[in-house]
Amino acid sequence: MASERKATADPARSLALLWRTREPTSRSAGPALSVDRIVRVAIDIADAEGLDALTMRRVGEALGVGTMSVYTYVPGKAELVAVMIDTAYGEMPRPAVEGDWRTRLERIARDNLALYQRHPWMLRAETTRPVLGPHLMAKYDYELSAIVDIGLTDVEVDAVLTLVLGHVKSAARAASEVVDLERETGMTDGQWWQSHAPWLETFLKPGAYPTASRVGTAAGQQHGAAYGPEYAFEFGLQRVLDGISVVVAERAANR
Amino acid sequence: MASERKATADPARSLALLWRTREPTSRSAGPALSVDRIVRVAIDIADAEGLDALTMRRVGEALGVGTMSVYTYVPGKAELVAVMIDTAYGEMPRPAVEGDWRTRLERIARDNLALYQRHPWMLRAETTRPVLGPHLMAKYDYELSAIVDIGLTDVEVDAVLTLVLGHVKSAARAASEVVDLERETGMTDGQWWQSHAPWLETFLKPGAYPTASRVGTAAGQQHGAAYGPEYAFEFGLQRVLDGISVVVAERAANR
DNA sequence: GCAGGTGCCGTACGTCGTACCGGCCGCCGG
DNA sequence: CCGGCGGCCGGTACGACGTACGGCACCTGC
Repeated sequence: MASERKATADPARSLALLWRTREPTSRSAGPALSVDRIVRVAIDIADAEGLDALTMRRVGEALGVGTMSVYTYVPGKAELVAVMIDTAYGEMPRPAVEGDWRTRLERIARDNLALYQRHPWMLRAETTRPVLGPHLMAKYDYELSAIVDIGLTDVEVDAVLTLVLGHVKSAARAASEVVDLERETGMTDGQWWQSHAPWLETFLKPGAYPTASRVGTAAGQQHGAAYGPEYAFEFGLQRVLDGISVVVAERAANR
Repeated sequence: MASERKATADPARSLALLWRTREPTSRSAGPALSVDRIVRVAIDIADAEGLDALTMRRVGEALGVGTMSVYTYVPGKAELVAVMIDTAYGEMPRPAVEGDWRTRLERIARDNLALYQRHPWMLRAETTRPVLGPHLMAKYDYELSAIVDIGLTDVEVDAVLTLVLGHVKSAARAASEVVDLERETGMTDGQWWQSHAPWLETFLKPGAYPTASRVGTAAGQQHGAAYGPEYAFEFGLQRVLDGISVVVAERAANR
């Protein structure tokens, strides 16, 4: 496989897939498969067992179908993942916006965090170029709408959203790492640390890195391991929102 | 390969590798290989051609050595990448801190951005648990030291650093995507967009997603494609620093 | 001079994505 | 009513990948 991406030759093919341009076959008892069925199954696998468990053979198997049959509907794995991502965006809530901008933006951040918690594989899959599917468009539009009127330029509004979503993704990634480390090693975060700590001390010259040691253990103590990422998310989110407030207030004053 | 990570059984082995616990062989003309030579070559490959091009066969070849010889020094690919990461941290500058905390923190952010620009593969490799090597420790200690005295608790100081580094990584990732999209498709970001845009318009109902369209094109126009990520980095960094200022000022006032 | 160990590596296995091609079956034009 | 055709399905096979295993060559310490 090497990369998740290849020449990807044909934008038309990929986009058509994302936007489901395909007349349903006129066949009486339609085909056994469909892009939607494939995507649904693939998302289930990735949710339950991670991106690494998502192989084309596995998808075929889960559908009770030969591996290669999947390729009738999907040009390749990269494209499948792209559709999975867009589909996941599609299931996000988009309630009518309410409250002040900060409340709205905070809400958006939490919704995105929840998305990543439900579908942790997105954190590993999204490394590549955004997907440009219909649901991403809808999401982007929805989220922008919540903050277009805060008195910043369009470009700044875009940057604000990028900043917040970037923070969410970072925090989600950190949290996700803890989770799948636990799954893969069978140890909790705390146990993992305890098994590594003695070895570390062997190598560390005593008294080296005093600041790191003090702060590190302080951080470790405070939030009992699993709570760490959550704290980082909350703290960071408030800082980011504070920072945005500063510009927003500046602009309001200069008007 | 499936995952970059496996059971990883033995923490001792991995840590010993990171910290280079190994007496140099007494052999007259020392062995042809060494962990350092391997790591250096591997970093060169990853820098030049990306993580996907980094295969064990390729590393052996670049060293003029059989594939399996590499395994004499390194337990597996995951561990090799871990050492590569720690090594990269080791080459970061750590000048004496100067200026106020904001200046120092900004400096740290820019140094980290530069690191990721020099070694974009780190953005894809670091998905996994932090590496706990000596250079990461030194880096963590150095960066913390620059901000321990800003009047926040240890836990908050840690969260501040996490926030800033998280932003840097997000921005670097966005920038890196643009770069390697260009390498892989041979098109600039602008060209790519132009080749996809007409197809997109085919699918989009005219008038749908007005906000997204307006803001999206505004953002696209303003910064000529390649400049987009850079703007996002700068804007976000200032917002983050502003946000941190707010708490710092609060604490200073309450003292 | 010899035994043991260290560094090296050829071969082979299991996994992956997927190209290719051949068989199947329901529909439609004659 | 029937013959062919087009969409669907999937078996086989290829070329990557990481790496387990076992053997070979040479140096070193006795």
